[in-house]
Amino acid sequence: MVENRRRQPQQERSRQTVERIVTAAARVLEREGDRAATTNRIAAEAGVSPGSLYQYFADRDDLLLEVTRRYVEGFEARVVPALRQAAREDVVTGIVTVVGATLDAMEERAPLLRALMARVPGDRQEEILRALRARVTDFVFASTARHRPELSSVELDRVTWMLVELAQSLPLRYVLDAPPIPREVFVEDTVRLLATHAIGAAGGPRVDPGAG
Amino acid sequence: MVENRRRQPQQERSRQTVERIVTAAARVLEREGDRAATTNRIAAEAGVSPGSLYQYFADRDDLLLEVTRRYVEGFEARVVPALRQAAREDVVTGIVTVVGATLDAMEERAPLLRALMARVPGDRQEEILRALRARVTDFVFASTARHRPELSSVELDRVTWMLVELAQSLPLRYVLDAPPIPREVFVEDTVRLLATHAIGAAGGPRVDPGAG
DNA sequence: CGCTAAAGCGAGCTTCCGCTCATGTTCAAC
DNA sequence: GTTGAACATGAGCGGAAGCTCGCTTTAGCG
Repeated sequence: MVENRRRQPQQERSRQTVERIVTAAARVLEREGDRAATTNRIAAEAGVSPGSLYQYFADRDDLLLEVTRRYVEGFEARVVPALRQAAREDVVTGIVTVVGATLDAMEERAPLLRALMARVPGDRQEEILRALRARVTDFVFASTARHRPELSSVELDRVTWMLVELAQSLPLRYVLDAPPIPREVFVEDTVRLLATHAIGAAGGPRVDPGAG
Repeated sequence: MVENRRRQPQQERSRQTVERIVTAAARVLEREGDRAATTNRIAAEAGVSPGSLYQYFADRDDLLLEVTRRYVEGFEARVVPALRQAAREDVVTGIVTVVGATLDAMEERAPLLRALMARVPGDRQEEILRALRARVTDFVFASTARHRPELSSVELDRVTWMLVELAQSLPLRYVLDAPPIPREVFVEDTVRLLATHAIGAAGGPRVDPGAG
């Protein structure tokens, strides 16, 4: 049981206070970074006293974890529908849908994404991101299994890992590094790479019999 | 003016002290993370007094920057020769060479790599990594230009960015996440993706005339 | 209104970290 | 040996960050 959180807000007033604190934390984090996001600084940004902050969050990490949770929530709200839609489309169109939604989700709150990526990740934070990835992986695995029934489950795992990796890493770096590449061109290239891997450009299984 | 406040070691004894401090910093960093790597902790690990640390490093950040510099140095010592060799090989073989060297370099000191990636990146640290990437990009650009003379310089930039991205991101995630994929299979898949992109699977230029 | 509990406050306590400096020790050159 | 520079020490300073707690204010309710 991890219900470390101090008090559950019961009145409308306190619910708004919690909102103010969480959004202030995100704002300070993305504007000034992890080091500057002290509890006193966040409280001041929220127009609230440090004491109020600790009425609702066990400690600083608990608050920043909540910020992460909300970011992930927003991300999924965009990407999961795209994954569902992609399941009804052909492979390439589906990949276009998912990559587009991923880019949208990342660009929507790029500064916060950057701040969260830069932050020292604790165990709890990594757990949240792993859970997100697991949920996305389930969708991709199911789609891949449908389109490539000839693959064994081990092979499906491998293909899926690479697809998820590509679909997350490339948009992430594109958003964070902002290379001078038009979005459409980037999407096109990314989709081609994903499609190549999804369809299995090299033909059937190509695992060497000799395992070292 | 930010003067180089650190003193240059002149005797053998002090050169060893600097070595002990830098390696101790790396050790503490990879074992216990950024927060735990306090200057006193590092000094203790090095078997040295805090004062000695500040004889040779301006401040904590300066020391951790030196750790980063050395990591990058070791990385380049493996990857740059591979890039040179790749320039003399055909496309696919060259990619195999580079991806293999990159994986070797990352796996060699994976714990330190993880720690450095997790650390809050300051401006100076990002500068070091940008410089590394720029140097790698030069090699890849030259090779790509040779193999695909039909591309304009803008197109070369785009292809090169994606190649460097793939060649860095995928091995990085492979090493850090340690998915249950045999190394050979991962290399094979990664090489195929890179080769596909390098050769230009989709054919000629495909840039829309309308620029938005 | 009067009462209770929730909500809010903020000065300041505790802890710990980066860093210093007065002092002692080793080394190299004479 | 003596001397001065380089090297090393470590107790402790200054300050900041996380967090507390006694107190006040507000909302809900009969």
